[in-house]
Amino acid sequence: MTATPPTGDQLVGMLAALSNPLRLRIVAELANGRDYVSNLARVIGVSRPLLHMHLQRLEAVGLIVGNLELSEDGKAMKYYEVADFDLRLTATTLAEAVATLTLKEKS
Amino acid sequence: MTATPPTGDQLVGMLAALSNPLRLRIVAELANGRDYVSNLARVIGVSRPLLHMHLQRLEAVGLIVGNLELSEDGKAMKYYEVADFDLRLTATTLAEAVATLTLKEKS
DNA sequence: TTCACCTGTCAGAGTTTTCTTACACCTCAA
DNA sequence: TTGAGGTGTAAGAAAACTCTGACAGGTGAA
Repeated sequence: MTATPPTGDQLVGMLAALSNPLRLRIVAELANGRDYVSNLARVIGVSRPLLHMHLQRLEAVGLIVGNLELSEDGKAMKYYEVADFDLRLTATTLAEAVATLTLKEKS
Repeated sequence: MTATPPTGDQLVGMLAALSNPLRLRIVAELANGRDYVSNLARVIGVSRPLLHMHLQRLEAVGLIVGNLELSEDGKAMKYYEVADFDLRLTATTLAEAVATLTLKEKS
């Protein structure tokens, strides 16, 4: 059970963020423990700019959390870790979320 | 708990299918009971071809099930209903799914 | 100074999604 | 025969997403 169920819009965002193999891999990798961008890019085997983009997307919807720290040797390291989320997807669950949907009215 | 947890690929497909406001609305609507395409299009307020595309997408990943029937007055009616799914999304859950990921090796 | 790390961003190409419009087919009833 | 109501599909535009490559800035150590 999610502490506080996400709104329809939030849910759509989270699902969109998770509906990509690479991003799913990122979350899975971070589930083993926090890591910083460059290393994560090496581990997963992706270019750093690409990883950067996906991390932003995941963070934007609150699935992961980033933290810029300074290592002992003075380098800026951005560490990411998974937020603890727990989503339950059921026809009923989704119907409740849809009730709070704002998206889709074309601007 | 999902009866049998979907593979990574299946999960990605389902999440992609659910990460769209309109498709989420379709599932929510079908949660109230089965309905046929043309009527569903009217209820939701979308063109029939568009709805048709989204229904296909949802059915392709097994979230809904379609059934072509003949009404008493001889018309072919395609009824859709929600499949009963129950997905749990957690960092751990996702990590397990990722272990079975096939996608992403570019053809 | 140069090298090896770390961070970030931007421009552009290529692909996929989304949506509209138009078409084709079927049956029954007027 | 025409109209209403059901089915499906194809073509093309518009928008979003994915990814590469190049660039800029920071620190510490050789």
